[in-house]
Amino acid sequence: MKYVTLKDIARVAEVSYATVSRALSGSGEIGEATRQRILKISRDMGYTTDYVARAMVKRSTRTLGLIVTNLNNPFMSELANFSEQSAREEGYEMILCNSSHSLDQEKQVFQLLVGRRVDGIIVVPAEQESYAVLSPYIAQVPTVFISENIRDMPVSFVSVDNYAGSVLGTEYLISLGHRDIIYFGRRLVSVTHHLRAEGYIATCMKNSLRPRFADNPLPSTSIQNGYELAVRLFSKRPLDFSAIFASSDTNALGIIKAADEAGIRIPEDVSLLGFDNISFADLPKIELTTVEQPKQQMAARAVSALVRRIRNESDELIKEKLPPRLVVRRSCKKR
Amino acid sequence: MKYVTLKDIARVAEVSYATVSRALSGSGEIGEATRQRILKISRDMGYTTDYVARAMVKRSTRTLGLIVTNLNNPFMSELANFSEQSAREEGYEMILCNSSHSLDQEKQVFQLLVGRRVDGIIVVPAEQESYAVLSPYIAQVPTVFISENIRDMPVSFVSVDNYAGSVLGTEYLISLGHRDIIYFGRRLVSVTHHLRAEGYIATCMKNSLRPRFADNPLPSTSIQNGYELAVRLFSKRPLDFSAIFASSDTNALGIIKAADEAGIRIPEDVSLLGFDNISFADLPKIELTTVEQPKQQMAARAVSALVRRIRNESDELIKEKLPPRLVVRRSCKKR
DNA sequence: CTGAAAGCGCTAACAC
DNA sequence: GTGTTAGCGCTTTCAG
Repeated sequence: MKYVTLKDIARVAEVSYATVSRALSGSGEIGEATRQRILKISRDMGYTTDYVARAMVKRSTRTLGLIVTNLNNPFMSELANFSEQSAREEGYEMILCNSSHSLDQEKQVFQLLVGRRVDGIIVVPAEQESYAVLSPYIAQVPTVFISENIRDMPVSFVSVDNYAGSVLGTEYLISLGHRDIIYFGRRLVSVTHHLRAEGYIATCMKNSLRPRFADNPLPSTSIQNGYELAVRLFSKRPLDFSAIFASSDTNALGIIKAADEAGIRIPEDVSLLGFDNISFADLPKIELTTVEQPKQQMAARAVSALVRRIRNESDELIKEKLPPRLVVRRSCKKR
Repeated sequence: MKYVTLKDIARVAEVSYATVSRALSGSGEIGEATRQRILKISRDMGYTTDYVARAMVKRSTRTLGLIVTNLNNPFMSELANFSEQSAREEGYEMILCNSSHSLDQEKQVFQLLVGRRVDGIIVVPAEQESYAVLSPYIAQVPTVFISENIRDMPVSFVSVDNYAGSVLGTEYLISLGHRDIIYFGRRLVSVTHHLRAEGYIATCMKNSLRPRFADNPLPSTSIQNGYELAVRLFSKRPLDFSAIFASSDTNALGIIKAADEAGIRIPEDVSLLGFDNISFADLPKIELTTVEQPKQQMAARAVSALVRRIRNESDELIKEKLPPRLVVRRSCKKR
């Protein structure tokens, strides 16, 4: 299979191929008459611009890379969709990659993306160490992190304000009259989770409540591990808490399942609050009250920050913490 | 920002840059000693292969394109994830595009993909007319359709056997003792939906049941339109049917919501059967019985069919209809 | 306004 | 084994 090239058109139009290039790319001066003629011919011949060749001389692929930790996680796939959309609006394609929560794989796909000469990269860091692993490459290509999963590192990031989010959630639960609240599913390896936990702890302190945890020993979050953790939690009766603040909606779903099996009603017996506001949360019968991460906004900001850096060569770091929002549905009730 | 190139390495290593190319690409003969020396130098200098340049001479980008109709639809995003994964396993990247159910946009993104010189394209056709619109391009790049949403066209496709799927579903409902079954949410513009409806009708006929429909006038499927359609359906009491066969899980979710509001219990008052087996279906409280489309298998087959065509230049068309499977959960019960 | 030609970074024939 | 060189298809000076 052979594509039609500028030269082919030039031959037919009986002009130099530089002229054809000018006619098609719109840049450079060219007579309107020849321009129209060439345009018509190229259309007739089924010409398509070869962006690979163009990228080579322009030294820009108009492509961005996105690395997420796990595409099966609905939060990630929603974020990916929004990013893809924002990128397209800014005139960029997007290549999507998966680090599978592994530093090794993260490094590998990062290299792949720079090999493909993407103009910029957005990454949801796999771990706190991501910065160290990636920094030699970050020097070579504009990069922004999504998530503040990194404390005090010299990288651009945009994320929700996790601390504020859990303050918001905890205060809501307290305002409903709850005094025994369990913070559920904190992942010890995750800075994000620590940040959230800190907001919870601070709010408990302020209200003279004792912070309590049911931690998640695993590196990632799923319905299944939420379920398993909850089964254990529900096994000691009577329940000595009236509300659960789940560190992710995915985990909350696992809690719902375990509660169902244990005959515990939500919200009648225990209130349940999530974090993320993934699309599942809005489903009938689920209707989870949750702290929203503004995914669409996060994606848009990350893309536009990246594009700005690509264009301006401005080296200043961007640090944006977006405000969380409480989405009240039906999984919490007054005590 | 400037990347390290073969020439830079050649200068340092004091060899020709062809030698460097040989050392790095592994092809061609080269002395083991120089090879190791060059490898080390290139590592030290932070070299990354420029795949853009390589693509140009190799005339292959090792990239596939995937066009889906709507990424917010969970079925599509699951399919996209699986495809992406299969592609990577075969050594290809994937660029993901969205046609938004529009023929115009479908054509546009298709052009974009050929402009990017992807080695092959997988597309979930937006409509029956997709083939006509795309055919001039399909001639230029290996393409396979996912979905048999095209009747008797000379294109490769892989899809679930939709007809068999609705036969399977309908027979299941009948085996449970249901005689008044409504086929819900058929989209008149969709060949896939027609195929499914035909299986339903044939099975009804065979069992001397009267086929009944609640059609969806919209071009796409969502929880919301399932909900609206169901509200109307539930407004006439008493209900003159005992089971609903929803043409998609997404629609089924809308039905669940409407049923909840109308005080209709599933499965006690009416049985509900879905189609697709999206991940939502397995959620606690939802537990939808449904006819599964083997998404992972579909993705894998489509990718491998495509890769085979890319490699062999074999022009023969592939037509694969994968068997559906009934996934029994808790939304259907004996009458 | 248009043509000629260099060159982007790489691979692959062809020499030696 | 290693070097030389001709492109891949395009954009972009530089001439005219």
